[in-house]
Amino acid sequence: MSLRNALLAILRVGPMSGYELQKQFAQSVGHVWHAPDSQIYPELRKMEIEGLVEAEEQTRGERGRRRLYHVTEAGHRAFLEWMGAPLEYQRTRDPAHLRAAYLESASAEDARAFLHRHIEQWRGELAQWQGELDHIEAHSNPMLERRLEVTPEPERERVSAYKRFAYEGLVDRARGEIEWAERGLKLVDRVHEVGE
Amino acid sequence: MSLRNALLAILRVGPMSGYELQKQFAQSVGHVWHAPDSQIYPELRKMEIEGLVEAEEQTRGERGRRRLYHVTEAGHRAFLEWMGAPLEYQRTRDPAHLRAAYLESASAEDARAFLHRHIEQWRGELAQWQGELDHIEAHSNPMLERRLEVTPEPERERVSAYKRFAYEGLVDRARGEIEWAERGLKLVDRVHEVGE
DNA sequence: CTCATCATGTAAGGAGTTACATGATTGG
DNA sequence: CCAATCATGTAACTCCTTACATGATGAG
Repeated sequence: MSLRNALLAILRVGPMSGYELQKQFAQSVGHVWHAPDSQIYPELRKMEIEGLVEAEEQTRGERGRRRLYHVTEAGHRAFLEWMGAPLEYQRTRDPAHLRAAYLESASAEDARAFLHRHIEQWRGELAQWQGELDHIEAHSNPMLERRLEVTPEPERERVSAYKRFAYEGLVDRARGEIEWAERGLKLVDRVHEVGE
Repeated sequence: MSLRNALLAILRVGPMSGYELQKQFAQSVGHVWHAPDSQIYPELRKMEIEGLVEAEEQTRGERGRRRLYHVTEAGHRAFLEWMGAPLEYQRTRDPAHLRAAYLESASAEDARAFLHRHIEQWRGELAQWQGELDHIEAHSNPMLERRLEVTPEPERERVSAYKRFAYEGLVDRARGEIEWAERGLKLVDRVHEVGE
């Protein structure tokens, strides 16, 4: 159900086509929630049928077309309802920690390679999220600026404060994963000194 | 593909029935990787067809039956191959941080409720993982003890060290989420002082 | 005229969830 | 005899992934 709410969250700022939404999910919002085009287009159609969004069919040039979606009253209600409802947490399913728990089955080199890749992976995520934070500070995030434009002054600080808060949480998470994997590398050195 | 490897990891210690595996996934291993019975039984059948495990059909009493699975040579190879192969990381899809990024759309009460539930959720996870760590220290984790029994002495320390490492990572994660949400509660107080 | 970008999808399949369905054994 | 536990599944559905498929427009 979260894809739908992610779509609503973005469309609430202003009308957008499936293609533009897809770009958002490949960049800014994509750092919090990823979705490919093959999921976005059908979901928009479903949401249209359920009355959460409406499309304005536009023509581009001679034969080109695009569907500009905007949120309906029911869509706004559905989003706010979701915001107020308890979030459903999924059961843990973490391949990296699963593997870590059985790392004694791997060779020292494989264990190190796994941990190095884990660090690389999370350094990448960290860079993305840190980058988003920088964009917020520098007022260079187009989506957020568009959002701030349509927000009355007293609430503007709130909007960017929550964005910052969300990305700070993700940055913390990435740092934690990196520190953990670095401790893991030391552990590999220690337990593989003797034996094997 | 990770369910299959989680199953192999457990079965490598010793033969087990689908029912017993299901119990493991509801307790100890379930703290790292969850799987319901409706997923475990079919997966075991598939793995049997692919030659990764073999079942010994047993009878219980008059008409009762159970299938005791053990890992084949091919299964051992497949597991070690997975341990040596790069882990596939999924794209981020985090409902809590998604919601946090749009928390200005919620009322102060809804925002607080969300963060309180987030703290509760991760306190629960923290307790579970901390509990597993305690069991490792106290040598009261039956799966691990069974594992240590079949492990030659020089490698025993390695086995529990990696288990500890895995759960410590999860404990760190839980603490991070709790701290983040606590900062969030302060933020709600601050940005909702004026306005609304 | 050609390439990047705009634009919208379908199809097949894997992974996971929830609900349903059935029956045997063992201990009190 | 009754309840807890042992034991094994199927069915329908959602969500997501990967690959395929097509075509228009605008800038150089």
